[in-house]
Amino acid sequence: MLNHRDIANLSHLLNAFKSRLAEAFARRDLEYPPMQIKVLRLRSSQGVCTALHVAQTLGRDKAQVTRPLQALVREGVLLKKDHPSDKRSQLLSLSAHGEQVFADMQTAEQEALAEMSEHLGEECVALLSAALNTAQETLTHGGDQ
Amino acid sequence: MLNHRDIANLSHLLNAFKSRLAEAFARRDLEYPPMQIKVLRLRSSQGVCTALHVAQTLGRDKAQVTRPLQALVREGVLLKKDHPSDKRSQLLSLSAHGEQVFADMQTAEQEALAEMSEHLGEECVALLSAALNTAQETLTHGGDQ
DNA sequence: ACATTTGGTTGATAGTATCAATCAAATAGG
DNA sequence: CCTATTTGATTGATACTATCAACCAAATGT
Repeated sequence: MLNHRDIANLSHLLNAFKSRLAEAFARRDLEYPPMQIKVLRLRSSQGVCTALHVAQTLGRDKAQVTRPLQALVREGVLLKKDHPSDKRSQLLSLSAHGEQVFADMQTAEQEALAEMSEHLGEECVALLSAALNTAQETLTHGGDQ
Repeated sequence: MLNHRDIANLSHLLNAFKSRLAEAFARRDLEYPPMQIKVLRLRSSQGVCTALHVAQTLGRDKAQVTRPLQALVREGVLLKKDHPSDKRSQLLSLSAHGEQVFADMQTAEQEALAEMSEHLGEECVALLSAALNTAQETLTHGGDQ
């Protein structure tokens, strides 16, 4: 059975990655709060996409998405265009500046991943990766019975 | 090398546990914010212990510990006693109520761990547990080079 | 046409993180 | 000793996050 220690290790590992990521971001002067980053990355990995779409994919409240989204628009990273067939809705797209920011973000992420991997060592990474994949599949496919 | 997917799996797994834990807490009417829980659990796992001690062990700002600590005292879960040899400092201890709360917390935690383990299956848990242990050891022993 | 649903925003409240400032007790050095 | 610095702890300010409810206008359904 899982024990408290496993969970502690899990969260420690995640924190280690997060702080490396934060450093990589700082090195590139990417000073966006975490939620803005998530929103931006999600938006970028999709084709067309609306606020609701972001909220659903992230599994969060709409209110929780609206605000970071507004900030990104204010900062000129994202643009809102009228939805062609629904006047309530807007399509989100990256501005030129946004494309640049996103590219930097990805580089930073790769950097952080590389650092972590190097630090952990190939073998350990392979173990982890496999275990996490199995777990993930069990969680999603297995459903909640 | 680690990839984004691994990290996503990692955080998904942690979230799955956290939400089960939250449910287990709710079932027992343990309505304490996360930080109070961490502080309380840490305090309980130690012998004598002061606010500073909690902060250092959790690796957080003192300010970040003082407030949840005050809340726990206000709620009658923790007691502050004068430190015998340093009048600036106070020792933290559990009230009778606190002992009960802590016991419930532990039961809830065991419940959540059991649920997760059942859901994941023995094999998967074993894989994960091993991989996480290796990773943890590498992270701590290996140092930061 | 009207009631309901849906995309999205807004407000309120609470928890969390971080940094700087404060304060009194403790200790260190002259 | 008596001041200067350090240390345990609190406070204030600010910003991000989470959550819930209310709200608005466009869209849909009957």
